[in-house]
Amino acid sequence: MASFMKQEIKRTFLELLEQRPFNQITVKDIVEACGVNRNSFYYHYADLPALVEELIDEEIGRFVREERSFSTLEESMKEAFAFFQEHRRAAYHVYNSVNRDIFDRYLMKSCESIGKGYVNSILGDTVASQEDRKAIIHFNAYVLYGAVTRWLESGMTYDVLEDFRRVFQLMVEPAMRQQGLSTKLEDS
Amino acid sequence: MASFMKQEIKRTFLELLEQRPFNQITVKDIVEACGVNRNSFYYHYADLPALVEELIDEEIGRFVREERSFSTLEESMKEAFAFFQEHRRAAYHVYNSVNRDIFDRYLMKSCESIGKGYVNSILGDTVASQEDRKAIIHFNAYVLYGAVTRWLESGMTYDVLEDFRRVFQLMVEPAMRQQGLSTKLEDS
DNA sequence: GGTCTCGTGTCTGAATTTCAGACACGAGAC
DNA sequence: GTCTCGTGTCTGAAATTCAGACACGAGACC
Repeated sequence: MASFMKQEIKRTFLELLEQRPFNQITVKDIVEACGVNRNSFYYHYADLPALVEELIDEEIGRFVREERSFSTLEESMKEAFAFFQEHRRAAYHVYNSVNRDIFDRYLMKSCESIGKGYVNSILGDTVASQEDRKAIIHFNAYVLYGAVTRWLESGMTYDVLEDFRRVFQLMVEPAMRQQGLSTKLEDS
Repeated sequence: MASFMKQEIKRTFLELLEQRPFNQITVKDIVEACGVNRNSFYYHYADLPALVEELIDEEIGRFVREERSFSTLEESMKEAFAFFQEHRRAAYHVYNSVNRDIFDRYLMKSCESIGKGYVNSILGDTVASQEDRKAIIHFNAYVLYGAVTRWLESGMTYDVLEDFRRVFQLMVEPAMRQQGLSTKLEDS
């Protein structure tokens, strides 16, 4: 199926999101801009948050589904931020007006997904304990989470990849080395 | 209404047209690339030519509907060729494989539409006879038609506007002056 | 010639989607 | 307080999309 109307509704929503913040966009706005019956919106979505949730899920899903080798963290991050870079202003409006709890949860989920893939690929069989693996994954995820949050709060004014690499080299790499682990960042 | 599926079918068709010539594209190809039931295609279109016809009509319609002053012929032409420029390879494949009769008829229609608007705007009230107006419009339309056809046959390798301007200055302008008419081409 | 494959155009009937129109509810403006 | 406006829900009709089948013609191949 993959209803074309759903596609169009989402596209329209993102378009409106380029123009004004999330909390100034109503379901009515969307369906009118889209030329669609209001009931049709509710046929596909329970409410507006449900639409947002689907959009975020799709982006995360798109990233997670990609069974990459995560050869470099930088590459994965580039991939992960495709959505933000594609919808720069939209992301800004979302971040500054959407329910922060929901957003944070998804951001953290995303960071864990990135961290997990990356860490697993560099750890290989070096660490036996699952607890240690989890700890290292979470450590990486939170560092990433912090970098992204700082970037979003700044209004996405600087190159987040550049910034993250700096943090990584200053903090993460030494910590990993301390554990006898070599990162693959220098490969990139 | 403006069925989103129709939109998607047309988009898919143009996409395929970028890849291979018209006569190598079947209805089956389109619906499969589009992920749509074959019957749904026939619900919207009688057959493949009907889809092409609609596409061409839309482009011409889009141009004709624009109630411009046609201040310069060049500007109108730029507008008129937006479709060709947008779908360069597609246009090439269409021109080189579609039923030439149909294509020519539409091309001529398009040229007349351009010529009519332009000529009317430069003629003003200077020529009383409707016959004369028609003759001048047709003259312009055919010159335009010729230029475009030559351009298409060359594989759209050169700048058609540049070429047309040359023809215009060499042939059309003198002819118009002979009739005591001044063109507005020099304004541009 | 014959047969086989494949895309076409058409049909039927079911399932799904989109629609118009109405309703009660709550929030915010005034 | 009323009034407006968007919401979320419901109903039933209309439109769209679907699966599945059919006969037909063109082209490949033997």
